[in-house]
Amino acid sequence: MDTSAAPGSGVGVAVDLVILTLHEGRLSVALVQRGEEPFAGTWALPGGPVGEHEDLDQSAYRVLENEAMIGEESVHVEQLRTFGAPGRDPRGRVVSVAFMALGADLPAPRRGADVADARWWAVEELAGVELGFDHREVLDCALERARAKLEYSTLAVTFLPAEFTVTQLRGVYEAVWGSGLDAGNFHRKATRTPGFVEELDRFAAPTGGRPARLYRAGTGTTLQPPLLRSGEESA
Amino acid sequence: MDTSAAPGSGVGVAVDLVILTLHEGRLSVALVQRGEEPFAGTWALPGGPVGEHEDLDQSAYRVLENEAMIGEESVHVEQLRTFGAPGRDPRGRVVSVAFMALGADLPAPRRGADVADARWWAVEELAGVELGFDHREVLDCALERARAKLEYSTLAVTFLPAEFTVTQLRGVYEAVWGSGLDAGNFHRKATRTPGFVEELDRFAAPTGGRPARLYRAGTGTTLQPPLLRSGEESA
DNA sequence: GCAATAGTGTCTTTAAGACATTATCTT
DNA sequence: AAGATAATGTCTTAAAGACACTATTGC
Repeated sequence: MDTSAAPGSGVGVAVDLVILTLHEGRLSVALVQRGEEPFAGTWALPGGPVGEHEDLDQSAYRVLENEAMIGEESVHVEQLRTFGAPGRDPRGRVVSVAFMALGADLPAPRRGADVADARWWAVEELAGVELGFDHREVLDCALERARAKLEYSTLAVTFLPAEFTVTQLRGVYEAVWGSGLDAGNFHRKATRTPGFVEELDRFAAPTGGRPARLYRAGTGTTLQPPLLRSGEESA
Repeated sequence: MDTSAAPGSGVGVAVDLVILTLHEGRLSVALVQRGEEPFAGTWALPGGPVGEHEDLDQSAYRVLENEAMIGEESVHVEQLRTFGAPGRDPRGRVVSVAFMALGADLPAPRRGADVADARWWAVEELAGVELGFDHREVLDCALERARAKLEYSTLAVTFLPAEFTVTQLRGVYEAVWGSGLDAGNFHRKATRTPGFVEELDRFAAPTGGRPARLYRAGTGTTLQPPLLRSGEESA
């Protein structure tokens, strides 16, 4: 019922962003190295407090621009989940709304205030690394969401520039899922699913083989039927 | 990065619950009629502030027990999304974490403090009704989630008692989706999808026809391949 | 020519949708 | 027997997976 939610109870509200892109062909996440306690020296997700008169989405976009880098361009932003375990921030009670942002080969994250470093981490090489706060869980939540959404949505195109080839699109799936897909079957699925991609009359510069036709994102948002992951092993 | 999230900024954190059940065969949501301003007299979702030392899930379960009714029994609770538009609560800044709860024919919601009334509303008959706060949007979000999840998960069984018939299970789908499904094809799908239901050796009391075999929930959580909604019109 | 990459075609298998049919109960 | 409800079977069609094949480039 939303009854007077304990105003002044000292609960802080923040956003944390899992910014994913394809960097050098690999699924990568933007992390910042903390310059101050707690977790000084460890890597964590970019984030920050929600402003007094900001909606949550606005906070996410602001962090995306300031704390990290980019304008809204063609970045897809969606809310993931909210994390609020009492002990998740040693400084006090902070409830954090996690967002996922997907974009085509984004610029390198920049170092903001009280940040020692900031860079792309390939998700693979992050396997053993410990992250600050509960950000490992947040990251896993985002990866699961992204992997699932590629199945039934056209979201993969947000990882690519405005014009792309089918092979590039397949590369997105392979990078995010970490598995190989049959080139022929994928081509059929991508080009024959209404609303997924739109054929252009131009071709990419050939790279030692037959030049690939260029496509742009279609108007559809869902893949019906979905494109299921069950392919072969990673090449 | 979760930097000191403006402590003492006066942001309140609350939970709101969309509690769904099958009541008299119809998909229904528990609403409370507000007894005080703002929105006195209008219907809204049950909810309340997050306690100082509570995790968000705990708050949701507490509201489920106190403000509404039930023990945890076999209720499925999952986080939906967080709503934090600056003006959503006229009393001040309140960020609300919305949850969805699904359960088998739950008891009637009880009236808590500062609540004029509390009861089940069939989702259908709620079409024109205005709800308090942004709870219409929250409800729609939950319905969309529930409808989508029935496609690819075994969640439908949480609307049923421990033992049920295939016809009852089909009834869940028809009530949630608002459309009719072919009885024969549904039976095949339900019984032949591994992990969905487990056959028992007992039968339901016949109701003027061949007695229906009883099943219980299987151990699986996902339906592979999914059960897509595209059936006929509502009977 | 050969290697490399892009794209198409074919065959098999899985599973959905549209039914018809059989089974088992109540009255 | 008639009617009701449950369950199975059959046929057609859609679409995935495996993989062979053709097309178009650079060298």
